[in-house]
Parts: sequence; structure tokens; C-alpha cells
Amino acid sequence: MPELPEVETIARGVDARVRGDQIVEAWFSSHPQPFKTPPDLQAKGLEGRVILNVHRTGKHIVCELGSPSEDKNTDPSAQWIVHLGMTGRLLVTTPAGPVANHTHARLRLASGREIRFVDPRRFGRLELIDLKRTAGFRGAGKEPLTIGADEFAALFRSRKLAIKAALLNQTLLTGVGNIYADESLFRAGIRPRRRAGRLTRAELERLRLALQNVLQRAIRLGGSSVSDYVDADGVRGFFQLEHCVYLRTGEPCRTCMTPICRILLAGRGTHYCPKCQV
DNA sequence: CATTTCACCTGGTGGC
DNA sequence: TGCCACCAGGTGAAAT
Repeated sequence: MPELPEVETIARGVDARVRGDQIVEAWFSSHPQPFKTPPDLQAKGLEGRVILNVHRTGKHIVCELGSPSEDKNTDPSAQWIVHLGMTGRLLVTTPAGPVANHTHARLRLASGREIRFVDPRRFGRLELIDLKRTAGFRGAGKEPLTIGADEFAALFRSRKLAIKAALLNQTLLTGVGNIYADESLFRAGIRPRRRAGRLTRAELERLRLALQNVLQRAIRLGGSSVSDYVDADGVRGFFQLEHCVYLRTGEPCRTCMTPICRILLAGRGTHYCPKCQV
């Protein structure tokens, strides 16, 4: 479900509620798909650990975990990595609350709260990284919010694929998904099928600024709730109210009234204004 | 190597 | 009401 703004919103919300808390008990469902690390190893590694902080890298939620036995030591000794896939949710609840269908993980905390991972389509992934054995989590691509003009332009140089497909490639940029690819291309006035390597330097700079503006605005509004996205408290976002093209097929363009087109590109529904985007 | 296609899943919606 | 086709925030493996 979630792209950079939604994941950022969730990570902030979870961090505010569980930072400093201790994991007392971990429970996992019996479906194998969501577990990049086997559930028994995850449970063993999680139980007893202290949550130092929770933050976002690309579309991944990173929980930095410390070992209480080495008290005074605030260096993380493990990371719990949560990827939400298309329909994943990470919620902070009370243990007594009703357990939603498709709940795959429950972490009971010393404070009495509980972290729950719910994911109907099971495209999400949970992973535990032991920092004593392995390096910490790193996204492959660049962070779109902080990338500079030269670095951004270099990503697309001499690439033949469509600019939208390039925006979705997480080894180039990390965190951009279908909504914000379409919305940033609209705001930059660029057609999604244009070959990435053929964009002018000026177009690429318009795209970079449009992407950063859209992502920052969406974070401010708590993300886009298209069908069922909610943050750590179960609250919906509001950026969907400012979508110009995404899921607006046939509706009038907000600037020129031309009906919005939908095509298939890189296997994804792709929305654009045939008049505003060249 | 770069690029494209497809499988992986459940659930909601709209047509008939 | 039921049945069916189609669509949905992602990604990694296989094919081209």
C-alpha cells in the first residue's frame, strides 16, 4: 500500500508510541510468506529487546533494537525491518483490542501496548538483522527527498526505459511508488512514456522539484488513503484529496479540464493528462 | 547488463 | 443475490 509518505507517517507514529519500550513476547502467524527471517528466529531475537527508535529508509520501516543486558549501552544490536508490501499495516494497539483478519505478527510490550502487523495480500516482509553478524539495513537507491540536481540527472542518463518505470525502480530512487510517480510527472508536465535518457536537464530538474514537493506535502497530510491505508493509530491520510491524476481516469484535469487518460506501463495503471503533459 | 513480464495474494467494485 | 472480470500503495525472479 504504502509509498514513502505513508511509510514515513507510520514510522513516526510508531516511534512516538513505542520508543524506549521493551518487547516482552512475540507471536507470528503460520503463513510462511511474510517472514524473510524464520518466525522462530525472529521471536527469539525480538523478545527481551528494547526499542531504541523507529525510522524509515525508502519504503522500509527500521526498528533499532538494543539489548537490555548491556544496560547503559544504547548502540543497537539488532534491527527489525518491516516492509508493508501493498496492503500491510503496522499498528500500535492495546492487547485487548479485537485482532484484525490477516494479522501476522503481534509484539507485546512492557508498557502494555502491542505492535501488530496486518497484511491481507501477504506481499509485506518481516526481517530481523543481527548487527553482531551482519551489516545494518541499507536501501539500494537514493533518497528522493534529499537528492541533489546533479545526482538526480545522473540516475537517468542514457537510460532507454520510460521515465515512470525508472522512477519506480528502487535501485535508482528508493521510496517512490505508483501514486507519487504519476503525481510528480503530472506536476512536472512530463508524459510517463518518455524515455528517461531523452529528458532535458531542465525537465529532470522540474521533475526532481515536483517529486520533492509532492512527497513533502503528502507527508504533511499524513499520506494518501486510497482504500484502506491507515497510520499507526488507524487514522487515514488526506493527500488523496490533492491527487491530480492518480485513479482519476476520465475525470477532468484540474488545470485544463481535459479527461485524464489511463494506460498500462511497466504493468502498472498509469494516469496522465494528455494536454498538460508533453 | 538493461529492460520487460509475470507470479505472488486477498478483497472491493461494478457489469450482467 | 450470484458470478465474473478487473483493479488495487510492491517487488523479485524469470524471460527477452
